[in-house]
Amino acid sequence: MIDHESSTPVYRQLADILAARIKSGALANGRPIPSEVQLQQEFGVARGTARKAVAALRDAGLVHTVMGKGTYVGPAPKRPG
Amino acid sequence: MIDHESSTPVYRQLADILAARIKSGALANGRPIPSEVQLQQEFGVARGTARKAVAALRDAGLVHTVMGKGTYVGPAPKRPG
DNA sequence: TACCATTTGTCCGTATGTATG
DNA sequence: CCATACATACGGACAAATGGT
Repeated sequence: MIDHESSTPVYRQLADILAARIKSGALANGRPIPSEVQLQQEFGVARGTARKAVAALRDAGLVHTVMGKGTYVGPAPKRPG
Repeated sequence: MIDHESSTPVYRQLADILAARIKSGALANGRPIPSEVQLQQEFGVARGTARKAVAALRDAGLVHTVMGKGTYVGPAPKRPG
């Protein structure tokens, strides 16, 4: 899980965990990843840290975010389908 | 259209679009503007967002609303008839 | 009278975006 | 990095008002 004593930032640890779940297929393409609130509960981090982890995944092109709905595995589709 | 990536809120973008249509005369005085359902279909926003845009126009004095009927360009007449 | 479709009004829950300390 | 607060947005459900059948 998360090691708060590690020199690796917590948000980076969480981003790596989620990236691994995506690569393994545990989080399938097109499916939503856990919400920020769920992440903060599951991993015991603040919401701001969960957001930063998700932002890292987004910058890496692994997920896309829709405000008011959630964050989904894969790139954003042009057509809402 | 609506830019969900913009820093300007969606409801504000929609309000500006409708205000421009009013100023240009595309939506003439006394005529109804599109219903909330039509707005959410045409612009791909939630009804709550469409409502907030219309409320902004109402606060600006550009339109007036009649429950059960619709929202019309211009101020509310004191006595309809 | 009773429906029925349309439209606005309200409330709820959930999720992301931003800002401050 | 945590905690809090508020803004913005989506989605659903139901109530109230209007006008027509």
